[in-house]
Amino acid sequence: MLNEWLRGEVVNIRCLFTQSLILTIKIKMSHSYTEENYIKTIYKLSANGVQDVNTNAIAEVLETKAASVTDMLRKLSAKDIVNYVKYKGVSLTPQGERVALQIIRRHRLWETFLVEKLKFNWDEVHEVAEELEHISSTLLANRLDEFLGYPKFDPHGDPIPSESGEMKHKKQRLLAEMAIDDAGVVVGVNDSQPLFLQYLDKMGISLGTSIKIIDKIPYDNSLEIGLAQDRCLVISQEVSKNIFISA
Amino acid sequence: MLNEWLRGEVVNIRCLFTQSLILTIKIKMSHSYTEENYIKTIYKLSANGVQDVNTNAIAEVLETKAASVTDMLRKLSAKDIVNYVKYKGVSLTPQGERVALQIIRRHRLWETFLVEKLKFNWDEVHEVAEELEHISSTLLANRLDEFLGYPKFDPHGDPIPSESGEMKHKKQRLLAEMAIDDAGVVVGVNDSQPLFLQYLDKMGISLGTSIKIIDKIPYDNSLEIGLAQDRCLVISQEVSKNIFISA
DNA sequence: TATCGAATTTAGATTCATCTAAAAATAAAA
DNA sequence: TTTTATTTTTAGATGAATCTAAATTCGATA
Repeated sequence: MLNEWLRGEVVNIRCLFTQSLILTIKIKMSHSYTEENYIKTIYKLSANGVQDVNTNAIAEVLETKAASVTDMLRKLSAKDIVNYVKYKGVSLTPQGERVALQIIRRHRLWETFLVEKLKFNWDEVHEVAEELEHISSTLLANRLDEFLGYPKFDPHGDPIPSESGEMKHKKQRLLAEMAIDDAGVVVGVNDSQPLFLQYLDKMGISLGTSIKIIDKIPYDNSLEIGLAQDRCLVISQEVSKNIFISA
Repeated sequence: MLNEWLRGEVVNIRCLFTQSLILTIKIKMSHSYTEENYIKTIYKLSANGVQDVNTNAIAEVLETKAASVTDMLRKLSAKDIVNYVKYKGVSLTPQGERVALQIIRRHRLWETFLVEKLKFNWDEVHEVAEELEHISSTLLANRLDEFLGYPKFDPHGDPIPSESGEMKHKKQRLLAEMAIDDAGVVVGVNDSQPLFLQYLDKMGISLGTSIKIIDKIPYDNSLEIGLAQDRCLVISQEVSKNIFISA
């Protein structure tokens, strides 16, 4: 009920008689587990330069039906979390973006915790972090951040937003876009699926690994790369498109 | 759907033709956030020697209505989590008890983590742990347990069940039941409400504090107790009934 | 510009957890 | 033992999030 009336984050209530007593309440809007997943998905889909995210894309990511997405978009629109125009697409409002960044912050802090402190492998953390990210206590997130030593990047190389939503931009390029004899260090991955990360582990590639392009095979765009100790291997374009190297 | 058919935890599927191939599947039943809260509540209400927990008691703890409780009891009964007889009351099945102990395990491990690692006060942890306890990953609970050094008791002195559901029984008595000149050490509290714990903090009482009964005031059953360095104070019976002392 | 096909939205139904109000069962008191 | 009070359950409704199937809109092509 209150949620319906008070959509902003800060509300001023002025005394009717004196006009001098102003009560400023900061309202912490909370969103359901489901709403948070939609917000996060819209954020991620608009991150790649996309302006208006379309319904089907959201449905695919969330493994749900387009009709369900439409319903939720109307709801989030009423809450001023998204700009939604029927048939046109959806984008986050500044408010929605703030919410998204907080969710992402919590997700990445938990992933860091799981890997650094609980010795999870980097391919095991996503699923659990998907649950942990919804615990909304700000104190918890901030204390965790402090406990971890204010990390700037998570185990996959993704930047961790600060409490106010800022994040470090890492200068990086895709391994697939480098030229022969270029070299650099792995600073992130573009895909965090367990199968991909397990493959990298097997190949001895992780954050911080030095890589040099030895050759490009034009036939299928696969790459011959050099690692430490003259170790050489060939990786497919599929793989090279999902590894970020320091610029 | 699968949930409806397969209620146990282990299922054997025998090949129809050869009869020799037996597929044993261990099914991890999962319960909704809401179901888990009911299970936990029933466990806690039956812990105090009560055999059959009644509907109203559950409704009161969960701040819901008796009618809602009845609905959920029928549901949990169908899942073999509780023994439920209309109008008579409810108790956990062995299966339900296992589930309850896992939830309590996770709750207490998280409380320990919050206090020991994230520097929460013991009155701040309950609410957050109520959310964290529902994250069901067994790997997470076990790694957390390991990370904390396999603690046997949480910050309120309550025992932490092991993965198999066993817990240390602490020999203890209520401060209210001790005689004049008896002495001992605080090993737990019977009430974890923030207001109570903040009061104890203020009085300088925490786990491990040595207490000696100096006098009992018969008028209102309040106690005069002695702490370290000849510090003396008077506490009400209400308070003394909520502090456990080593036996 | 008329039409086709894909994307999107509406309409109506379902499931879960909840509620209120009324009925039924149990327990306590007269 | 009857009556009364309390507890518990049923019946019917609601809101959130979802679904299917049908209708609508958009954009691209002929």
